[in-house]
Amino acid sequence: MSGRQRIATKQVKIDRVFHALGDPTRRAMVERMSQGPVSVSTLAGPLAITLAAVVQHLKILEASGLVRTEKLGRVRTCSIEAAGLSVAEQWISDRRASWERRFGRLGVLLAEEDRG
Amino acid sequence: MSGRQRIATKQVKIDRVFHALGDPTRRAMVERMSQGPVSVSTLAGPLAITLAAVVQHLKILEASGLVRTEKLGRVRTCSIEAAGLSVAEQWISDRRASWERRFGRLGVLLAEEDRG
DNA sequence: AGGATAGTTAAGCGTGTACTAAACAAATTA
DNA sequence: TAATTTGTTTAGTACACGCTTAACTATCCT
Repeated sequence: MSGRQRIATKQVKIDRVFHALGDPTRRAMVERMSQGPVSVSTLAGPLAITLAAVVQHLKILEASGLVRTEKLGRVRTCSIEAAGLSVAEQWISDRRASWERRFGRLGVLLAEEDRG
Repeated sequence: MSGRQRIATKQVKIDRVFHALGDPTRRAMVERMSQGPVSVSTLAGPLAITLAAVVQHLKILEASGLVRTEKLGRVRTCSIEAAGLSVAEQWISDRRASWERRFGRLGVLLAEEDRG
């Protein structure tokens, strides 16, 4: 017995999103795309890996919902899907909220002390 | 020849942060911790994996800077390091800013059209 | 002291991941 | 039509990852 664990099985998407962002090459691709739509080979340009590898990363990014692509003629244009980043951003900000709510109560106590 | 690729080699931390958050078990641990400090075994409680596995995840979370731990007597207490989440949050919001700056220009044009 | 509790470390196992090379398909250009 | 450009698919490889078991250490309790 071995392999990945499943946990709750509700949020399939958030799992893919964070996993996709966990790779430096994919983050570099997202960074490039956030400056505007690009073709696959333009994306591959600075990346020091084969086009095939880029295409594979692209599939993962698309499956996660972080990226949208469209093919016209022989060139595929890749762009950011804003909603994808939001999923990750939301998760983080939820944790922070939860954290700060607790910390906030302590903060009040410290402030009281401060004022004497 | 194979294996991971290195890219820019500046941001060592952000790589660890996103990688750490890419695992559902580790996110579950972070969620638990964001509600307050916990011991290792409390953390392990609902997780359906061995304590040993939890300790391994914990090391990754600590190395990423997302989590801080302290041992007192025989119990190790684990809590969130707010700055860790900020690193991820910042990266995302930077991408979004870059994205929205572009999209904003288009947005203006659309708004103009809208007003006739 | 003896036993229980809390955590740690190391070795090993199966799967997933990131990559490559190579062969392919389909538009575009000469 | 032939060559080029742009992308896609498949098979294979090496290493990373998540997990377990087992043996161990250290603290706390009786």
